[in-house]
Amino acid sequence: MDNNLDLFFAAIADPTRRAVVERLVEGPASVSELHAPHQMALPSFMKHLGKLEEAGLVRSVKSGRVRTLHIEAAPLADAEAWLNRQRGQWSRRLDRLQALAEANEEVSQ
Amino acid sequence: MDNNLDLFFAAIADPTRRAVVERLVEGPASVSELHAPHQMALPSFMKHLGKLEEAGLVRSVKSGRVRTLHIEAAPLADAEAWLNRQRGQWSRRLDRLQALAEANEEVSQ
DNA sequence: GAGATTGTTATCCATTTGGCTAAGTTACGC
DNA sequence: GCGTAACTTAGCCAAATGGATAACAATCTC
Repeated sequence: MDNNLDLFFAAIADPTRRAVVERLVEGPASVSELHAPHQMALPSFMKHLGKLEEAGLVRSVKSGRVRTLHIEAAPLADAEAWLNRQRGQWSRRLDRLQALAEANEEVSQ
Repeated sequence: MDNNLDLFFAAIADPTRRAVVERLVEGPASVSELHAPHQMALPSFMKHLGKLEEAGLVRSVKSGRVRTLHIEAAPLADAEAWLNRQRGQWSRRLDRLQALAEANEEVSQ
């Protein structure tokens, strides 16, 4: 029911950020670990991390000079729920249509 | 496995466009029907419809002067699958951690 | 066939996004 | 305490986004 789906979906619309998520579901990681596989300059990359955190998809704590990020499962579930609701609605509609079609067949027999 | 998740997630990151999707899962509708509940000017609104179609979430056919849009279920399912994979991975990790913790308890008893 | 409906095309504009470099700051490690 | 590692801040830039208006095109309806 809560609505930061805007930020969430915007966050995972970017391939770099989806890659970060795919890494983080394996477990927490530091900024440089996350950055390593990506070409771009660190400050650019940090902006992506910022978006993820802003969307509530990721949390982070800094200890000493290293910041460790971990994923937050709840928003993933919320977004999945929204998608699932839409698909559910759509398929309920298909069912109704099919029922209607069958009823019509009976009549015309 | 196909990867237009970029466009798909970007498409549903916007509240106007999510509202359109929520309407379209109830059944097809014309441009003006879809536009009616929204404040914005029609050309602005049409850009949103364009994004949805570009993302493959929506198809449309024009007959006479009215264009009718309907939703395409497959991309919804693909996106849901991606989210579900991430959550799955994350919870598998939690399970491993818990197993580890329990193993440790046994040792220390 | 005149007028209203329903889209469409063409511009314009401010803001956001996603990249960069350069120059800090903070904490280890020797 | 010096140097390096690990971010962080500031500022620049081009392109994309999300809105607007104005004018056009096509098709119903009377």
